[in-house]
Amino acid sequence: MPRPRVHAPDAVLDAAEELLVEHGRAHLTVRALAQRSGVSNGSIYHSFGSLETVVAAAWLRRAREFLGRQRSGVDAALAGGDPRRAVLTAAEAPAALADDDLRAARLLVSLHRDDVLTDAVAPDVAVELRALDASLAAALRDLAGALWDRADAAAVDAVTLCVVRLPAAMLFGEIRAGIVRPHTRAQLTAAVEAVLDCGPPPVPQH
Amino acid sequence: MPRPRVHAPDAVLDAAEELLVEHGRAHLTVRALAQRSGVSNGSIYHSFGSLETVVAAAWLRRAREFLGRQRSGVDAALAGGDPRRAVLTAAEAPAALADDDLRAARLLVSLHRDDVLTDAVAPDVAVELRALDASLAAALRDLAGALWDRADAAAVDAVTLCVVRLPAAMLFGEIRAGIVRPHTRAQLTAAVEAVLDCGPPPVPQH
DNA sequence: CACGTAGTAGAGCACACGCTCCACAACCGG
DNA sequence: CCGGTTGTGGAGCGTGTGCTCTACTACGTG
Repeated sequence: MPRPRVHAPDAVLDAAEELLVEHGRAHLTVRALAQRSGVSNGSIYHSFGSLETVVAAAWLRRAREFLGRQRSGVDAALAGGDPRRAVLTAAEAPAALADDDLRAARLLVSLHRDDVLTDAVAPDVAVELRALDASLAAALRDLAGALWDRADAAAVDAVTLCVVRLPAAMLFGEIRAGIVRPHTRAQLTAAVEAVLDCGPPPVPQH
Repeated sequence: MPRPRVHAPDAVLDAAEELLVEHGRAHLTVRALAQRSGVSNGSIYHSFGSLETVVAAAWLRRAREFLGRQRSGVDAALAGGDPRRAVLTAAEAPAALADDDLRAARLLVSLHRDDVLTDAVAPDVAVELRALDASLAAALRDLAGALWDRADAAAVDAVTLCVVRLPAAMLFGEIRAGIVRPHTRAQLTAAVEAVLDCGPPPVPQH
């Protein structure tokens, strides 16, 4: 009945990804996106509704891929009864992703989660973003529980440090540059182990 | 001879600082700056020449303060012949700054160095920024030399990790929130020690 | 009391942006 | 072959931006 699509929506996401990696979110404009993707302004808005939604969808596509991989490695280690190994696996996941799919890793490195979910993203994409948030939060709670039998905010924060903030600090620059040195992975492992050896933060008073 | 200033340039920098901390660089506009500082658009441009210059000058003011403090602590430790202590001191410097001058710490946390030196900053401020860069680079080389008798790029990078990237990952969020927990400092110390224990990266082939 | 100098004020220019709007194209059931 | 539905294209609107421009003000000097 209707006119068939002549552009795949993924073409827009691919172009957005390239522009984000090359020039950053601040320089991603509708006009640049239309030119790079070959899809007209009108079509972009017809299928996405706003530029923020394009960005969110591009990020979501890669973040899902990443969290899926990470989760499977973590679950395997947890099933093996080795929570420390699970944390180390999770921490190295960005480097593993960079080995297998550098484009995906580059995108995730060039865009922070907090800049993605704005008021202008379409409701359906926003819902999926929040679902991904929740799934990550659950994974972090699982790790904290397995390590220390605690899942309070402070314990989850310590796990987040190991699994999110330390890898970001140590790997993101090299992923951006396109190569992760083995020595950097060793440093990351050492740092994560050291933080785990510190133990969880003191239990908040109650 | 001329008309005397009725506004101190520092008033503009103060207002810029507040707006940067509260809303981030993306929301700092000339109009908001004029309103908050009470200085007119024309006067701002008369004394700074561009908005980027205001941002750069505000950042420079605080960065100098920070690097001065950091440097003195590091030099003391180096003079005492304890390079590891020097690195730990440098790594904890942002936390120390937050204790003494939370405003300064907040500004440095809200603005990355790489976003500061753009084409639009006035030449004199740009020169001072580059001088600060050079002084930081020299300090990092000194630390690498004292630790490992090496100052090649890879060794300097390892020191940078300890002194810049790890503290950023671990402290910046809490500085933004206004309080650095003791446990976080302990985690930072442990992580830095672990990275130092990894030793320098293998010498690049030559 | 002019005059030169340097600071102040704010109206408004030029531009880039996200987004809207609408004429049109491609398809299918009748 | 028509009408309904959905996708496409791009001109252009409204807005917010950094910055310019110019009239004006306050001072020291001759």
